[in-house]
Amino acid sequence: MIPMQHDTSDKTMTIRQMCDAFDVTPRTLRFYEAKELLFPKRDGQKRLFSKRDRARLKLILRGKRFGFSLEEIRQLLDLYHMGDQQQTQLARSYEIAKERLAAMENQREELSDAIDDLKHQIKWGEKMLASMNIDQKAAQ
Amino acid sequence: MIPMQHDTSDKTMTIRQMCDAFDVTPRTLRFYEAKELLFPKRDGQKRLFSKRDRARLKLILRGKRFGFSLEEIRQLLDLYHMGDQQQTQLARSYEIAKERLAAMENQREELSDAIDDLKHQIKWGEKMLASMNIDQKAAQ
DNA sequence: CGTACCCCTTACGTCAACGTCAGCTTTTGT
DNA sequence: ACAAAAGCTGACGTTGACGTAAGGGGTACG
Repeated sequence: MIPMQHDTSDKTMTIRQMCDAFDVTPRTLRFYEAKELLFPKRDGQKRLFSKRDRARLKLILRGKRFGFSLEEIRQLLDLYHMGDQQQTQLARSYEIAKERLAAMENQREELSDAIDDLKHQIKWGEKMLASMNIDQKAAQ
Repeated sequence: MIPMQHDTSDKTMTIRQMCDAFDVTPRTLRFYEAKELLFPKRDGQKRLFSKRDRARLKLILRGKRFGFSLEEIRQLLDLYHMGDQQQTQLARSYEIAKERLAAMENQREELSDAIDDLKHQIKWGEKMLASMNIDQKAAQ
């Protein structure tokens, strides 16, 4: 096992290498650049993704797992970047995160309710099927 | 309290009554009709929603809570409607429901993971904020 | 020299589930 | 009788996150 340090290395990566490394399409990376989430350097026209871009992409994908929209992620990334200057902003992103957490827990709650509900329905369906089988047998 | 039996009564309802009763917009009901989820009768041009339509709408809204798409809901409604004839189909809808349940539980699982992850990040943010406040105080 | 890839930009298409608007008829209220 | 309210039918707009296709340049290989 060669230690994989693709996103630790300082070398830049081509778009294809990025796609392979992070399992995204070129379109996605260009899209993220258009939305100012990534800022790859250029070699002529070709995009070159730096270590920093890889770090940002990691955060983007994590953010998506959190359920943040790309716009929200962009704001959060800006805060990461500013880092030192305005911590007022970081406090705001902290608030955003907490709100998101609350929303997610809420969502999970609703989901759980729906799951219970569906389970109940499934039981009903089972009874239905059972009784229908009985009827069928009786009809034969 | 007068017993509310709006969706038990056999009387037909206008679109507005439906909207008030189920908290949806007229557009939504027309949309559902266009998608063949509802089949209101007509008095001239006006839609008249029967008890059956109300029952279906109830199921539609429930289906949405389950996370079914309208197309999936339409198929399930068809099965409810057939009811007696083909119980093979009901068995299939039963399978669909179980798959959906599995998907939902999966989704909840991911959501839970993301929640834990985010909680972790928030803690990190708290530490960050704390340390930055210290720095700030130290700088003053 | 061809051709096979990889890359680029621009720009239109997709999907779900409606929202919104225009323009018209019907019903209801004063 | 006249105006507001409620309904109707198109038909286009919206949102998010890309997919997809058209058209063109650059390079590496045989």
